[in-house]
Amino acid sequence: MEKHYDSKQAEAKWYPIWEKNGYFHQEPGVGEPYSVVIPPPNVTGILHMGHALNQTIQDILVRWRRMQGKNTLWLPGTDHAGIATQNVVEKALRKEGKRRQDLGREAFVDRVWEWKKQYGGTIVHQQRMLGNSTDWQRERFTFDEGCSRAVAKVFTQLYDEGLVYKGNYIVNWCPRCGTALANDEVEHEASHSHLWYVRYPVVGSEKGCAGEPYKDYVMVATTRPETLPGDTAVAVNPKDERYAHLIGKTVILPLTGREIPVIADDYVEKEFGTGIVKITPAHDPNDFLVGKRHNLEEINIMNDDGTMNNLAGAKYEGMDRFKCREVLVADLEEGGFLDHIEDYENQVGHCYRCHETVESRLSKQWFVKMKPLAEPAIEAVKNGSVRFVPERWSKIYFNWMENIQDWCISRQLWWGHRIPAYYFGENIVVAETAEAALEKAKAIDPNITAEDLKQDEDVLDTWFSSWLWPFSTLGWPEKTADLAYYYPTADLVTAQDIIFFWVARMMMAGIHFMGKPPFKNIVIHGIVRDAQGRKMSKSLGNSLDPLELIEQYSADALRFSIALITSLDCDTKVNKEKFEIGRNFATKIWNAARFLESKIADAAPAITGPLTSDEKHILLATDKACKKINSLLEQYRIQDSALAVYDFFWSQICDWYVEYVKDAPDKARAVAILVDVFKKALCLLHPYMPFVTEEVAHQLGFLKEGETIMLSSFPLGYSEEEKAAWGLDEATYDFVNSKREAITALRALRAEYKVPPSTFVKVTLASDDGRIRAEEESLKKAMRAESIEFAPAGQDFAMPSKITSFATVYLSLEGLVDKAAESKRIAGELAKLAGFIKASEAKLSNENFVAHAPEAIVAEAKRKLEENKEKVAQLEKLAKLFA
RNA sequence: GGGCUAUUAGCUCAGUUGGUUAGAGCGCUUCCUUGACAUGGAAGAGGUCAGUGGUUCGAAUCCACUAUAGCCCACCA
Repeated sequence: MEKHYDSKQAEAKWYPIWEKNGYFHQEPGVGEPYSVVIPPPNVTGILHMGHALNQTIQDILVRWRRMQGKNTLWLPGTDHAGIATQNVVEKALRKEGKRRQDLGREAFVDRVWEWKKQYGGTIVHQQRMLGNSTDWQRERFTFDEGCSRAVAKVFTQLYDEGLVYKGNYIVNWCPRCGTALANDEVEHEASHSHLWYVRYPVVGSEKGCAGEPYKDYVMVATTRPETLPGDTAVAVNPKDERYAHLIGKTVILPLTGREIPVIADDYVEKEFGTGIVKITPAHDPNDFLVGKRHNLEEINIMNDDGTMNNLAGAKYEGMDRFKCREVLVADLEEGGFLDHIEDYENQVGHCYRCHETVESRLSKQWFVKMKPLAEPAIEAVKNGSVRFVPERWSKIYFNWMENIQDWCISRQLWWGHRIPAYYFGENIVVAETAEAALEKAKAIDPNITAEDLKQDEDVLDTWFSSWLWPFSTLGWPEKTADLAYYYPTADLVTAQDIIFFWVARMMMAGIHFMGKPPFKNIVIHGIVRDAQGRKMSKSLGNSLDPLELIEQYSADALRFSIALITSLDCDTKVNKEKFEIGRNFATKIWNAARFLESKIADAAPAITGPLTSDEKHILLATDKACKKINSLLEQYRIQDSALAVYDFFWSQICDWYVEYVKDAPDKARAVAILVDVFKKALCLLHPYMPFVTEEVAHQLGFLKEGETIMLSSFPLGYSEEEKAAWGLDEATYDFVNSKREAITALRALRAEYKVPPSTFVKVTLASDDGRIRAEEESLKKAMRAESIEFAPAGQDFAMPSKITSFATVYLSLEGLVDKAAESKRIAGELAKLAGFIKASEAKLSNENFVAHAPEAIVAEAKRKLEENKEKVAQLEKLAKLFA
């Protein structure tokens, strides 16, 4: 093996082999299925730390399950991401000086497809760099033919069931671009504005004197006086005692003379303005909702280009909205309705493209009725057939599902699944295909031809295809073998921020269309943040680029570090240094393998004969590690499992057993054991660090060409027969741990008394455990002892000592020691011990403690107390020596 | 405003149903390079577990309040 591990070479070599040999692919049918669908990244996306985290967790689970022998499918794919993708292509067009309208719909959509062919593979390529074991033969796209068929079928079915309907909705509208904007396309900016205080006379009130023309009025504060002609109510808070008497009364809308009601709604803030709000349902999203609740008329007073229409009143018709504001305010003042004006700073939405002030506009949109879909989805989590991990996320899920609103699914875009609704005259037909629509239309009017049918111009929300992902990707609506075998999927791994958008909706779609929830476990992990705790984002420039990290530290390093620092319970702060852990670990594995390589020729063909305690210990430690790691992964405790495998490899194998092998009494057997343990360790490590484990397994000759560690079985530990044959038992395991304590104690003594490791020392061990004498040779080596004296426990020697749970270790000092410094140190130790002793004596004299605490706890406390007392005795003796 | 969460060593975080003298990694201090590995080894310093009160024989752990921070949703006419 080379002295240095070349991660790049290994990664470049193994991934294509895995993919080409079809190790990521399995056919449905045989064995127990384990399937996962990837949260599809946007096709426009590039790999960021969030993906790296999300996909590392999935790949660990998937590789582990595959090694367990499950029939495993991890299905990859991308999302067509309506707005994002359309924007990217429009931006490119703008560089050519064109708008999408110049191309026309069909040509534009062709152009986007072209873009997708050329650039859409970026993230898919980058995912391979991570080592994802996704089945690329089954890669899908939310806008491919099959997924599109599923979308059309779902829309049609929901329409037929009465769960899809068309209704009014407020959208963000850019009057200059003439298009609707999604919420994230609206940029909010603070702007200097005013609050206009306007008097709305109560019906029946009389004219007063000058300056206060009506005696009885309500005062309304508004930032949008020009929308006044569209008001259909005035609202107060139901708990607002000041205005309780007004509720149910009628007021006169200034300038129009129209009478509108005073209503009560929680939406109104008592403290803001006057506590009275004008309600303009057609021109404000909140007012729209209030209007829905109170059945108010929606009066649209504006044209699409931002000018006023005839409903605004003859005088204002045709006027630009801002011009209208000036004129209308002047008219209010003239009519005595304007009380006063205050300066006010508010957030105003602007079009992200042309920076025009965005208008809220009433429009017809398609909706899905969510309540009937939500109920069974709530039930599925309540009754435990679907489980959130960690469990607390179910609270958030319930909170949203129980207050669910209808879902507006139409979008005024060109890139996306066009709504399969067709219009002719006053009629609407909804069908999966244009042909089917024509059939349905002919049933209504036999003379209808294809040309008479006009398809809806809008497309569906991107999530309308994503919510079908777990079954549309498996072939639905066809009855495929994949669908029958791999649905429902096992685990869904995703971040908390799309529980509503995606997870909840998949639950509803899966139950509604497949009759079963789409997955059994929903694993929610945190979000990756930077060192300051900020969300990583392009605009902040604080993102770590996973590809750069792979370049610098290797994919294995990235994966392992992510696994180690990832907590399912909270967000993860990362900085570059964290990835050194993974890099160093890969190096450690490589170097340990090199050591083994140099000894492997000495290995005995089998592990036979009476094993030493150290050999028994490593075999049992391996057994324990296998069981622990399996169990932790079963519980989705990725971080703990990574720590366990790290600790097992580094502390158990490298720090202790490899050192033991160097001086083992029966080298052939010791190496044979190391080989066996190493094989298991590589398998345990493989889900976390696929490349280095594959490379090492081949370098060491554990696998032949054409074989892969990917398909080795994940170790479960040793069988009872093996354990019996080797004489593995807990007592020996504990004994070796105790022995190590003694070795550590001796090292500490050396450090304290500044005895260099190269110096051979005289050691005395006081213990009543007979097994210790049998270990003399190995102890001498481990302690670098010139000689070891054995003495019964409790015997005192005037030498520096450390007490362990198993023996008292004495170090004979032949050199000189700084007596004053030692006296001081001992005094410090004694003070500390006195505190412990006092505390534990108090505890043990407490009858309640002795009565209630478990026996083992009490016994341990007693033992500890005795030990501390003994330590004090030793130290006092030593203090005299140094006095 | 509604919902949720966090606060433990200088830093990032563990701490599984309440129970030994609260742990890990990084960083820091001291020592150690003739071969598996200095991307290493050995030893060590460092915490009144945010605060206050309560439940309990016993609280980092359970409850209440306070302070601070963060997330999601809704956002002020």
